[in-house]
Amino acid sequence: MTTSRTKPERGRNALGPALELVHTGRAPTRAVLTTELGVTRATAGAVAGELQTLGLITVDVRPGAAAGSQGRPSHRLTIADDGPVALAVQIHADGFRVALVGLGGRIVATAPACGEVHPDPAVALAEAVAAGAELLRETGRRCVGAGLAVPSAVTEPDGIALNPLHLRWPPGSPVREIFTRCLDEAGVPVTGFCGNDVNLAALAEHRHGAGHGARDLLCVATGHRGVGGALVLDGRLHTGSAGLALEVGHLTVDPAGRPCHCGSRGCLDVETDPMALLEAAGREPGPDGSLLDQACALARSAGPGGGADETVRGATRSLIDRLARGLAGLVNILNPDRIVLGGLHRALLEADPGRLRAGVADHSLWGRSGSVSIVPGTLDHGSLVGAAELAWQPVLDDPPGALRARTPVGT
Amino acid sequence: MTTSRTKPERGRNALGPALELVHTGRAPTRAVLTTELGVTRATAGAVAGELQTLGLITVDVRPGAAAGSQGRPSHRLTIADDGPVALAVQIHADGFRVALVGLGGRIVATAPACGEVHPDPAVALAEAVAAGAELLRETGRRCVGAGLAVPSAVTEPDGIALNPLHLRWPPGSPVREIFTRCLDEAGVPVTGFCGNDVNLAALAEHRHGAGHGARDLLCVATGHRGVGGALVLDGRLHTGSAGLALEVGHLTVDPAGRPCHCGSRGCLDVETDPMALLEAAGREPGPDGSLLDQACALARSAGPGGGADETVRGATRSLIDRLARGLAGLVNILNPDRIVLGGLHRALLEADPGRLRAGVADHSLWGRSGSVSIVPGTLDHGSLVGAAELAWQPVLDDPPGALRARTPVGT
DNA sequence: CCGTTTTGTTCATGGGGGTCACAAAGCGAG
DNA sequence: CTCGCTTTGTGACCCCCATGAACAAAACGG
Repeated sequence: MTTSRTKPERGRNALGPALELVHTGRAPTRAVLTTELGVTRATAGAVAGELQTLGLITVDVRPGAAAGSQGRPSHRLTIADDGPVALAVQIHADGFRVALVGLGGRIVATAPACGEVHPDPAVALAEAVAAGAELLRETGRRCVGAGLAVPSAVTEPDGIALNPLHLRWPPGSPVREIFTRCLDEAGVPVTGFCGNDVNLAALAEHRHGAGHGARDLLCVATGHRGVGGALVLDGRLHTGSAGLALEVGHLTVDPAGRPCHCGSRGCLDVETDPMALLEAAGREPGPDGSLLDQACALARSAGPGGGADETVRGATRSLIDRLARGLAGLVNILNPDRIVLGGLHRALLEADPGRLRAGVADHSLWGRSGSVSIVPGTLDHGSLVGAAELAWQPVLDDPPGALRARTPVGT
Repeated sequence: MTTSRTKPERGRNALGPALELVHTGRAPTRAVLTTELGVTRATAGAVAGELQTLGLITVDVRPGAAAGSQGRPSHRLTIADDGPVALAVQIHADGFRVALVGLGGRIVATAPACGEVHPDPAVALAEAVAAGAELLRETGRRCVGAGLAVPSAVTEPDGIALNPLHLRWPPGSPVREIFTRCLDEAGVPVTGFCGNDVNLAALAEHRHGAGHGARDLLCVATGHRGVGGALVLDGRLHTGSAGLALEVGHLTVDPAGRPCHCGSRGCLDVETDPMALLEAAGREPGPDGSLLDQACALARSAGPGGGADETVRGATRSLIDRLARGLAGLVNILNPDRIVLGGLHRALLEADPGRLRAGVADHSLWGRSGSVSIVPGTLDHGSLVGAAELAWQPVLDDPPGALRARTPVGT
C-alpha cells in the first residue's frame, strides 16, 4: 500500500554546511560534498536533492571537463540560475550602489549608480531601497533578505552607525531600524542587516576573493579618508562584543608623526590614507576624480614602469614603511595567516610588494617564524557582496527554515 | 527474552556540553542542565547517568539548601571526589609547580614547590614530570592528560617555545615533544599539551575565575619582566593562526618613552612591567623576594591607605596612565567585553581602579559607548589550572571516547 | 490530608544518518 | 569490442539517540 506520508528527505542537519560549500565554490560535485562534509554518499545525495528541490542549486549531468580521469564522471552541482537573490546596498561618500546578489557572490543585477547621498539617512535609504525593489520587480526574482554596507562603525546587535561622518549623517543613526522600515514601506518584506563596509568587504573576500581558505584573515583598507580593518575567524566575521572591533586607524606608526584628531600623533589613520600620500608627494587634491582614485593613481605610477618622479616615489616608499609598521603591530596582536589589502593600501602593495612584505616581517616579532601572506583584494564591489552575505547567512545556516519564512516578491 | 546487548546509555551527543556545564559550575542540577542544554528532562537525566557511570560526577540526593522554594527539590550534581585528574605543570622564572587538577579547576594535590629550573628543558621537564608521577602514585588517581604552561610564545600546532629566555632555555625548544617524551619515560602514558602561561591563565580565569561568562575576554598580565596578553572568544582560547597572537608587549604607549629591544620606543613591555615601576619610583631591585613581588607591594602601597610617599604614588600613577593607553589600543582592536588583569597590572588596577578605567575610556575610540569592565584576576595559580584545562579538553569534547583511550596510573 | 509545583524516570515513537549492496558511467588492457 | 577496474549515484534496511507523554516522587501550603 502506498503510504501518503511526506517524503523522507534525509540529510537535514548537513544542509547548511553543504550549501555553504557550494556557495563558496568548494563543492562542485556530490563526491567532494561527501568528503568535505564527512558523510556517506547516500547522505550527500539526499542533501543535494533537497537543495535542488529548494530551488537553490541545479544538477548538470555534465558533458565534458573531467577532472579526475578515472571512474564514473560526477554530476556538476551548479548554483541555480533563477534562484533567489539578496538585496545589497552600499553607501559611500560619493553615492550609493544597489544590486541583487545570488549565491556564490554573483551580482545578478545592478541599479544605475547614484552619485549623491541625502544627508537624512531615512531619505537616502528609501531611495536606495526603492531602486532595489525596482530591480526585484524587473527580474522577478525571489528575495531572501537585504544587507546594507555603511562607512561607519556599526554596533552589534542594535545596528547603530556611530560615525557616518563622511555621509554627513548624524552620529548614532539607527541605520538597521531605518533600513528595515524602508524595506517594509517599499513592499520588500525581508529582514535588513547592516554592517561596516570594510568588515563586509573582508567577509566577501574571504568567501569569494583573495581571502578564500584563510583561517585567520585580516583585511585593512582605506576609503577616501581614514583606514578601516576587519577580521574573519573560521569563516565568521569577528566584530568584537559590541561590533566595534578592528578600529585599526589609531595604531601608532610614527611616534614623531603628525597629530591626529584622536589626541595622539602618527596614527595609521593620518599617516597612510589618500590625503597623506598626496601631501607627502606635494600634490594638491585635484577637483577631478575622488581623493582615493588620485592617490591610487599616484601610488601606481610609483610602481615598476610607472615613471613617477623621485618625490612621488619617496612619498610612496614612506607610506609603505608606515603601513608596514601598522600591519606588523596588528600581526603581533592577531597573528593572521593572510592579510588582504584594499583601497590605497592595495595600490601601495602593488607598487612595491617586496618592500611592504619585508617591512612587515622586520617589524613584527615573529615575522620570520609565523609567515603571513599579504595579498591585494580581488573583488571590485566587496562591500556590496559582503552586504549580501549578511542577508544570505540565515539561509546558509538553515536553508529550509529560512526559505519557508520568506515570501517571494516580483511582479 | 533478555537481549544481551550493552545498556542503551542514551544522550551521547549532549555529553560533552553537559560536562562542560558541570565543569564550569553552571549546572548544579539536572533541571538547569535541561534548560541550559535545550533538551528534554529525559535526555538530561540520561546524560547525567552516563556521566555518573563514567565516574566523572556524583549525584547527591541532597539534604538542605533549597534554592527554589517550591516544587520537588532537585538532586545536586557534584564533581566526583575520586574522579580522574589532569597533571599540570607550570614553569616560571623562579622554579616550577606541579599539581593534579580535577574537574572544575580544583587543585587536588600539589607537589612541593621547586625553586630552580634546569637550563636544559629535557632535564627540567623530567624533574617536573617525575614529581607529577609521584603525586599520581600517592593519590592513586586516574590521569586523563597532562598540560604544561611555559613563559614563552608557543607555536601551534607543533608546540615549540620560541623565546623561553627567562628560563635560559634555548629558543625554539620543542617543549611539547620533550614533555610528551618525559611523560612516556615516567610511565604516565597520556598526551601532553603545552601553552603560553598567560594564555592558559586567561583560559582558567574564563572558566573558573574573573572572566566567567565573558563573551570576548582579554587578559593582560606581567610576569617578572615584560607583558603578556591573551584572548578568549566564545570560551575558546584565540591563539591566532600559528599560536603567536596577543603579543601585546610592543604596543606604543609613550612615543617619547624609553627604547625597547624591539627597535621602537615606549613599548608597553618596557613601560609597565615591574622593572619600570621600580625605576620610576627610584628603587633598586632588592635581593629579597622577586621583582614581581617587590613591584606589586610598591603598587599596593600607593593605593588607598597604603601610605606611600609622593614619588611612589607618582610613579604608580604614571604606570597606570601608560597601561591605560595600551589597554585602550587593545580595546580599539579587539573590543572585548571584559578585561582581566594579572601580575603587576592587577596591583595597579587595585591601587587606583578609577584612574585606570577612566584612562581606558578616554583613550579608546568608543570608550563611552562600548563599555568594557576591567577587573582583577581571581585565581592564584591560573596558569596551572589553565594547563590542566588543556589536558581536560579532549574529555570535555567527547567524554566516553577520551576516557576509553586512557589507562589508569597509580600504584 | 489533599492540590500544586517542580523534578526525575520509564516507555514507545520517530527522525536522521550509517551500512550495504547494486546500478551506472567512463577508462584502459587485451 | 568486450571485459574488468574504478569511481559515482541510489535504494533498502538498521541503529542510535532525542523527543513526547504519562507516571512517580518530593517538598510546600492551605
